[in-house]
Amino acid sequence: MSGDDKVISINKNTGTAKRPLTLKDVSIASGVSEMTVSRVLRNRGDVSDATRAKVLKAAKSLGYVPNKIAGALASSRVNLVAVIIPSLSNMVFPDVMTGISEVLDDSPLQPVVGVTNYSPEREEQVLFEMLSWRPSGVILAGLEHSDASVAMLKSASVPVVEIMDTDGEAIDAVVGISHRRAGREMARQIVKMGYRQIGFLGTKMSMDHRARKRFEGFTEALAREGIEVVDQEFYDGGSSLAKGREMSARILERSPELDFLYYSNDMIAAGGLLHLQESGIDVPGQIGLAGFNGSEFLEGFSLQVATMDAARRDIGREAARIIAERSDGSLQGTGQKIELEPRLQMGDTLRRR
Amino acid sequence: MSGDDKVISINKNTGTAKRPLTLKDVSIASGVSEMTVSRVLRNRGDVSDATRAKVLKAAKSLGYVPNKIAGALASSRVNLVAVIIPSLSNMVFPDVMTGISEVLDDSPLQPVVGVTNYSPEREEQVLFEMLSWRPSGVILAGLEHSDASVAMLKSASVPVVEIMDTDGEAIDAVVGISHRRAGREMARQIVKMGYRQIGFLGTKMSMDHRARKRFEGFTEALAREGIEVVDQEFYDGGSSLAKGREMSARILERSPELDFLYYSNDMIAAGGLLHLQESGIDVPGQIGLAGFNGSEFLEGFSLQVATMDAARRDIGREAARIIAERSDGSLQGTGQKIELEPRLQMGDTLRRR
DNA sequence: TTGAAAGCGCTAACAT
DNA sequence: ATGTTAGCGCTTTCAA
Repeated sequence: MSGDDKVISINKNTGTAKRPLTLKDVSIASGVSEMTVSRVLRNRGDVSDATRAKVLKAAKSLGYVPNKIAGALASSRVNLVAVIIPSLSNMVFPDVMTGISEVLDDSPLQPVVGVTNYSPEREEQVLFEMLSWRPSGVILAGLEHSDASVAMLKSASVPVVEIMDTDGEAIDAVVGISHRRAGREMARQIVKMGYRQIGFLGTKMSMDHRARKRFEGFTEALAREGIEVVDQEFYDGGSSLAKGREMSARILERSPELDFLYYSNDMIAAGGLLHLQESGIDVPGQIGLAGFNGSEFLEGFSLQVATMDAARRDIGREAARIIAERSDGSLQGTGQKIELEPRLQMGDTLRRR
Repeated sequence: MSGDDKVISINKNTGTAKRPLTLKDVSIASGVSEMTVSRVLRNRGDVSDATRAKVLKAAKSLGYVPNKIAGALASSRVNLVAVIIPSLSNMVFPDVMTGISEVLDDSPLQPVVGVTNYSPEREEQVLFEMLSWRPSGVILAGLEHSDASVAMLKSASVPVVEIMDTDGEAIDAVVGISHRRAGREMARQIVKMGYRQIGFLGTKMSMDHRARKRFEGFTEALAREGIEVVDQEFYDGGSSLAKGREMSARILERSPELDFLYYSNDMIAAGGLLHLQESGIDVPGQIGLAGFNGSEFLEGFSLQVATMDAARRDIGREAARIIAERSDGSLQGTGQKIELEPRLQMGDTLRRR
């Protein structure tokens, strides 16, 4: 930010800086013991209605906010669920978060979000930081973690749910889809519809394990039909329509024989669609398209791009459900594996006319 | 989720459920006092290299994870910053979060996100919950809060930064843009480019104060030119391209004389663009368009939709900077008001050819 | 139904 | 450079 585009001014300070209130303050104000105040505020044990009313009134009028830090230390109960995801700008993860919130809102648990930017080192740091708050559970994306992360999770003795991906070995519970299978199914459908000259466009996959697995499943299924991917195009950084356009232009210039483009996500697929349409290419007659994620925004384009729904909300919901059910400390359901069905959406771009 | 699309199976339980380790365990394992272990782990005070090495080795080999709850209680220092936003699916807030993270990553502070779903009651709950963890600061969206929320914030004696919006009275610090001004400037530009029959498309604004303020500024500036908004179209729920299309179709059917459509965000504006283009309408000759937010994805369309950049990342950065600077407990900078400049991006849809 | 005492795991403050 | 002591503000446990 340059200095010339902001205006700074000063308000009067309306805050009153005093010592935070404690149970004791409420105790004195209401003329009841701290213990009874504590009981009222947590709805625990037997308290007479009269006392309860007195205490609540005092607490409210003072503006008392309980100190969860002290409470958590004393009770060794923390109503926090650590949620560790690679990114917030990916559209995918906000959807997962929505599913998680839907379920946790009906429980005393609260999600706390940590973002790793797809870096295993950062994941390790974030995890360490979150575990040091002794959460009631951990939900984290993916099955690939550093050895240290795995060690921390195993010895934390809290429920751990790895989400998004089921292709691999889990630490405890897993909820996700098989990305290999998603890739395979898409490949089969593409071949079935008669496309043969297939190009792939996606992220550089060294870090993106799920994209890699989809690609592996994809090529594997093609290989079984005796087909190979003709050309590939990779990109760095975030997805955007603009990148989808550029990549599509480049790959088609290099390999004009292509009759199908498989994109590793819907955003770049939509960009590809726009490029093809403006280039006067017949979609899906001349060239077919497919993306991945089942993103809602695909509905707005003139053609509905084929995609595969990654069941993001459901993944969030199931993961949260597992944590909520186990937050009583029971070991019931330990090591559950929930594999959801990736749903193919044919749309308009995967049917030869 | 229906039962038939998931597969459940059970892993072996690899976790070992034992008592969490304490400082004392590390103290015993390394043969140093708890206090010295604590110093090593926090890089505080003078510790000999030999001792430091011993302690670190013991801590690492045991897999010790410090208990921040106890630490926070003892030191009354909590390295958490409460960030309270209306939604994660809005695209706007992930950008703000990115700005916040950029700054906090260089500090000991960590953001904790709470989501209100645009509900003041929910905001109150989330705020209460977060304040009960005694965070080092609070960043929250908007200037409109319930009386109880305001009271809590005022008596919390932590830095509070209200973000996004500067049109109103702040509790402590503010970082944002003037949405009234953003609306005014857009109106002036539209008139300047010769458009006269102007329609507005946006959310039902009872809850969305910022959209409302933009609209107020917009109509006010138009009124000064003797112009009134010809027609309006509102929608509920999340934004989408599809909604932008539908709304545009409806408003144009009702008011075919319109020559400009002002949308309350870029997503529905882009949907509008797609609709107009497919209807064979000349944009921006016959009808001009503008959105709001300066969203990146606008770059992918065949015409760049006019918009106004809401400086989302900068807002996040500045807010985090204020908290970070004040987290030493000083009152320096109390009540700062930072008004950023909304930047008009003319694009292609706000120029008569 | 209410209260008193002990202590959760750490760190501040003060020794040594 | 290292150790000792006394809490932080609650909840657990036990007593009344």
